[in-house]
Amino acid sequence: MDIDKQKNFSEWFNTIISSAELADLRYNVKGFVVFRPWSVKSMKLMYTAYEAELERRGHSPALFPALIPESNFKIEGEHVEGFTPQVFWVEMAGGNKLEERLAMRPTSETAMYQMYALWIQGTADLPLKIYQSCQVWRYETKATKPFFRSREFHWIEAHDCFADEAGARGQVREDMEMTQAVLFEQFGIPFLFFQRPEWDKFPGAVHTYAADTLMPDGRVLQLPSTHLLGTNFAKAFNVYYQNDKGERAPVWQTCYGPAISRIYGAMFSVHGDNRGLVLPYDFAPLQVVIVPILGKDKDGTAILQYCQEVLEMLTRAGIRAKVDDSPNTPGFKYNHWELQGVPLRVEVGGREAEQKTLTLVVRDAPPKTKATVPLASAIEIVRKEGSLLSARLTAKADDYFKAHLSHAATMDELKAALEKGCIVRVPYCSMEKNEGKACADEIKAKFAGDVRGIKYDEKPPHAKEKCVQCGRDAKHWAYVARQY
RNA sequence: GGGGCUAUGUGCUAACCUGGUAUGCUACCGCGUUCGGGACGCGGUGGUCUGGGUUCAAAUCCCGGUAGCCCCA
Repeated sequence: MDIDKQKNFSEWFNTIISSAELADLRYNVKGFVVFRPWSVKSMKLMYTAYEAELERRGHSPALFPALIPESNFKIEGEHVEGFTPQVFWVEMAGGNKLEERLAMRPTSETAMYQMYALWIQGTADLPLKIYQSCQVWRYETKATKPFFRSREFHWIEAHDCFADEAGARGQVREDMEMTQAVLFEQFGIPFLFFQRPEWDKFPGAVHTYAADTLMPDGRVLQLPSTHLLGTNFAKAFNVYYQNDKGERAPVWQTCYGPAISRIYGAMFSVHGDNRGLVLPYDFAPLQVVIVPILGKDKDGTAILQYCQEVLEMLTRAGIRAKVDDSPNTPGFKYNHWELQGVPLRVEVGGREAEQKTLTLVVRDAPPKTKATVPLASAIEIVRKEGSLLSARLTAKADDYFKAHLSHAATMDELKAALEKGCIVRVPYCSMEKNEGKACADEIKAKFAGDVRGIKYDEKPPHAKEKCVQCGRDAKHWAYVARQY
């Protein structure tokens, strides 16, 4: 495709979505997109990886209804206020107006917690750790963007209950660990977790911790967030248990929401290059494509037979492979499968068929870098090259991310760093709404920068540091970036 | 939240200003030749986003709707 991802990310992004057939944007409801097979295959693999990690850590799957009665939805005050502007409502069924309208879930707290109240009686029922993989709907008023911000998106939401605060805080840490284990170690997406400012929390939460990654245009994108809900929802939804002293106590809750469709968008944006997609080996719909090269003077049948032999060998080993025996020329196929981000290509012509070898090309190698490998060790080499490719992608993404972390002590420095597309650490007055929000508004108005919060585990600055904006004593190191 | 731009076959596009048979490439279908980095010849299918208005006549002019993109906050 040959568009410079760094210089013109928006054009790159739109072009790759249509030319690699990731989504079709022509569906005629604003903010709703059709996800096409190539993206869905990867997203299913990503779901499976995430679900496995959740289950390893004690979560069980469930499926709750998509519709929530308005009366349920309105039980927790802050939550209602935060989400109501974003709700799609069902008001009719058939020709009848419903007595009570139904919210299409923007998130499932208010669907799940009334059931939790019935399920939880005592300490024996805790902790309760449940997730569901589903889609949710939010009437976004900001500009929508496929994968990054749609009005319908696909996610996992985990909703956990504990006997006490320590249990809930432990879960928040575990959610961060899971994010590291899946998002970074498997998908190769670097991020930082920030505790969001008080004015930017999940509606109804005590604290919100969210992972921000960085896109090639220098804007951050929020990936999974985990919320310490405290006992706010438990009290509202009557989720109480009898503790070991015989008292009736509200449970402590957390929720965690990795949006797979958005994470997929981040994954291909981080790893892609000017020729197209570059996918980590484990999440590529197709891991190896075999391209037969049928020369005029060669025996085409023998070459195709050899291709089938290679295919069966790889498939039996559990490798996702296919032979591209379409009538296109080899050069066309190379370009096509590079655009699609297939990690490894095997070229098979007369030479390979005779000598029982394969010509192997790795997606992220410089163009025309090819290696000859013996058929006998094909499986071993494919697996090794696949995992090396994924490791290189992760390392490269991590280097890029770290190179775009910056520090500023003055507003001028902050401006310069934001213009370079950095996430910028600054001394900052306060994360409380009535003390610190005015500075955030000022930074937003001046440089379009957003105060993302404080790093979860970072020590606060020395007393002599002054807020970058107002000059009062700085209580925090805050991180500022332009956001999606 | 504010502003701008756009909509013609699968995609890209010409015709729009100055109303009159809708252009080319690509893709797709058929036949043949090709195949070690985006092949070629011949034939073929298929189109003016949507609703109204003006007009003898609308892709073209006017008004509304829908959808997409970009910029600013």
